[in-house]
Amino acid sequence: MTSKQEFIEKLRNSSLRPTKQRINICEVLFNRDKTFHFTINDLFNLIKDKTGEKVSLATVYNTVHAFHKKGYLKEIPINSNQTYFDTNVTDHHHFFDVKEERLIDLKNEDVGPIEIQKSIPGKKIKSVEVLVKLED
Amino acid sequence: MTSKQEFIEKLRNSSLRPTKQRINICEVLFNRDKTFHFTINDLFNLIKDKTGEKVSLATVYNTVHAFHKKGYLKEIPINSNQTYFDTNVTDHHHFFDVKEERLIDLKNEDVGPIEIQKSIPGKKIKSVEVLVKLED
DNA sequence: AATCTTCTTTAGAATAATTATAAACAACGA
DNA sequence: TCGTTGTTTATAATTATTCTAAAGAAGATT
Ligand SMILES: [Mn+2]
Ligand SMILES: [Mn+2]
Ligand SMILES: [Zn+2]
Ligand SMILES: [Zn+2]
Repeated sequence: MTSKQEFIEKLRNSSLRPTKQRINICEVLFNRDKTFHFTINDLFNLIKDKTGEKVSLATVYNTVHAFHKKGYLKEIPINSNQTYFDTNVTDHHHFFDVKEERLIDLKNEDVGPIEIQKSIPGKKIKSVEVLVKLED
Repeated sequence: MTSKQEFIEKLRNSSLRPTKQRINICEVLFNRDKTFHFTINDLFNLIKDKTGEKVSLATVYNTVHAFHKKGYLKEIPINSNQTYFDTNVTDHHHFFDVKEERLIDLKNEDVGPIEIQKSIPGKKIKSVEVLVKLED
């Protein structure tokens, strides 16, 4: 149970003003036991459900991108009509259940280390992500 | 240099009528030395450039999806506003140069075998893709 | 070859996710 | 409290993709 005060401090330390909307979004995103995966629309609905207060869709987009830029959210590469985000910002991989449109974390030990033996001059590796698509 | 006649046969064998448009698209996609990566819009422009004939955008979408369904094209999972396709339909992985928005093939030996040690009841693995994002 | 059926192409409309706009509002610092 | 700056919001704009339905082309049947 993270307290509202902690979110306020964390927002301030990130040069983000602690508005009611952002605090509510923090509650939904970070005040939970396990990390989770979501789309903007998932989050938009969760905010209403969990806090009783409505936040505009534009603000949800703005805030998610602000948090993403600060490194508090991770974007997951899938081919989907919607972008998926993850509150687990550590390096890790995913199952994607195509039918249920659901992401599932893979622990690094479930995949093993991935050594990329090729390099491109002038470029460096930013991330290495494994996506395992699941079907029935 | 694949001949037009080969495309016609391949289309017929796939229960796809060999129309002028589809043959042109085949020329652009498959009559080349190396496999390549493209978006619908890339392809749309390439058709005009390479064949001199215009194919409607709707047909490009239709044909790409038809070829994808037949297994002649692969869809690459990236977070991008556009969907990327690949004429290399073998199992392989990618670099993605975020700045230049460019996909580069990784040979399987550049990545090594990936063993997924976790399974989800009732689901089986459809694909395993590694995406390595590059930055400057 | 003429006819019929089915598939394909096409322009344009519709959809849907995301981003931009700009006015009202709220947080902050002085 | 006041002025400044950052934020929220409704709404419009943008953009990739899909849908629609009419016209056209391919293949099959005579
Ligand atoms: Mn995850
Ligand atoms: Mn490739
Ligand atoms: Zn983002
Ligand atoms: Zn497809």
